[in-house]
Amino acid sequence: MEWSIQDIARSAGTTSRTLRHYGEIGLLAPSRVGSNGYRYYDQDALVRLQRILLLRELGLGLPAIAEVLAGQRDTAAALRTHLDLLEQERQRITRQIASVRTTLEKTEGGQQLMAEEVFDGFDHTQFKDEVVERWGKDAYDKGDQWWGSLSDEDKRAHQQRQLDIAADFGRAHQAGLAPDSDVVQAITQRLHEWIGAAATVTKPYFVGLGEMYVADPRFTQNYDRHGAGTAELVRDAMKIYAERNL
Amino acid sequence: MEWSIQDIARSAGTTSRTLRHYGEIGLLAPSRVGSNGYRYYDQDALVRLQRILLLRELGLGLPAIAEVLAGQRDTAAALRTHLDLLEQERQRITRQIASVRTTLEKTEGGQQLMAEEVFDGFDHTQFKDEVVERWGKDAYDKGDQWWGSLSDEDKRAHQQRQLDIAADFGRAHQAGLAPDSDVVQAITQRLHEWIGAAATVTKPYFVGLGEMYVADPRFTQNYDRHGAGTAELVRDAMKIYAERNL
DNA sequence: GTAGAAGTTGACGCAACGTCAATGTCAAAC
DNA sequence: GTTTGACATTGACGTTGCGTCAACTTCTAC
Repeated sequence: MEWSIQDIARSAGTTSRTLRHYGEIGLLAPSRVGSNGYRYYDQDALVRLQRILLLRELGLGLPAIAEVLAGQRDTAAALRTHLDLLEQERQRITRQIASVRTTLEKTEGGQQLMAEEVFDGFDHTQFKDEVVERWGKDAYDKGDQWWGSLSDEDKRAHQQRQLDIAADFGRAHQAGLAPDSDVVQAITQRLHEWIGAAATVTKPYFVGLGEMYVADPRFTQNYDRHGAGTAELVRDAMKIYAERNL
Repeated sequence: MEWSIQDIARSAGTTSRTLRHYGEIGLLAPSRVGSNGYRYYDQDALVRLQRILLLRELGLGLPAIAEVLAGQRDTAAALRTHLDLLEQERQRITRQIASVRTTLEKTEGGQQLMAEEVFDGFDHTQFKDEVVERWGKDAYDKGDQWWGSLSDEDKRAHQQRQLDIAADFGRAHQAGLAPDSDVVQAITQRLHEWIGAAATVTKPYFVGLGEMYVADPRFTQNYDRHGAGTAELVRDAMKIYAERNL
């Protein structure tokens, strides 16, 4: 018993294009090819095709399916691996859904959808979790309120000040200045004032923030774009500043 | 204030390649291009980039983002549409996970992973409960025995007949034929004969089976993969057929 | 002056086919 | 014997969002 390409395509619920594709990639060859170039598939090919489609519906990739069918890989093992992937994927989407919901609430609350930058040139809402965890919800809310109270102009200016400070740290680092040098400590004071606009700065807060500048790449790059190692200079300078002044 | 491509890439947490891509597709043009071909981006471009990346992290496609940023589309509306998509996607993956789990259990139970299809293109042991409940244990045992008595060849042939019948129903539905049309009734007769091979077909049995085709998604999809609404056509056709012939 | 970092423009690759385009075959109808 | 229409073939591009060379030019710092 032998069928034409359309026949098996229809009976297996797929398309002739798909069969040709499987032929091309060596996943399912026709059992016979006529002198006219027509492909014909027999019983065995049909069975194989059905197994392929079954696995594909489970979401396996064609290369993975090929391995399983070639017996190079245990079906159960492949499925378990795949299951992990699927669960990760679901996790990701679940998180995305949560994010979209949050964003929707924001925009519907009349907020402009803009990357609001505070603290260090980033949308501070992005750091909500970290901030709340380290310094409590009050600290976050206070900073958030303060930020919201600024005009767009003020926001921009504030953000620009941070950029300038970062650039100055970069130049100091480039010049090889020490964290306890007067120049660096002067820049650090400006940083202190800048942060003080948004939050009450305590000693552990300031020191912790400095450590975060090094530990969290989102902050690190903010300084290190002015030269690798700048963030570390800033952290050390902040620690010294805190010891001396806070 | 102006930055090079690497500068904004780093500060926004993306790559220069991405920025060039956005330039190519017209999503974000550099604010200035030097005579040497270098791209430079200003404050406004940075803000725009940040909004783009924000939306992208929520999973929106670049064209959708372009519409939103162009003001052609309301952000909230776009997000709501997107939310629906995400939820569908999560549904799909959840179903896939369930399927993979089922398949895993089967293969670990030592069963051969093959599409054993009977009754309606499915592994009939999967429907044991329903069959026993509706038509009694005898009916199930009889069908099961009959099925077991077939050679693999015969099983295949029987299964193939069902697939052909389903495909024909699909084409009839696509053609807009009525359930009481001669063509559809002829297909239904073939279905009757096909079922008759396994079980004694009575009027309520036939009608009930038709209803199950619509009520149980495992059956429904078997027909509806040939076009949404096919299962309903089959049910109606079976009812009419039963009234006239059983 | 020269090295090395950073910039540029192509162009391919990925996953799994969908979708033309241009053309050849086959069975049935005229 | 020919025409027609359905079905077949082999390319080859399009899809999504960049990653990743490759080959070359430009800037920056010593």
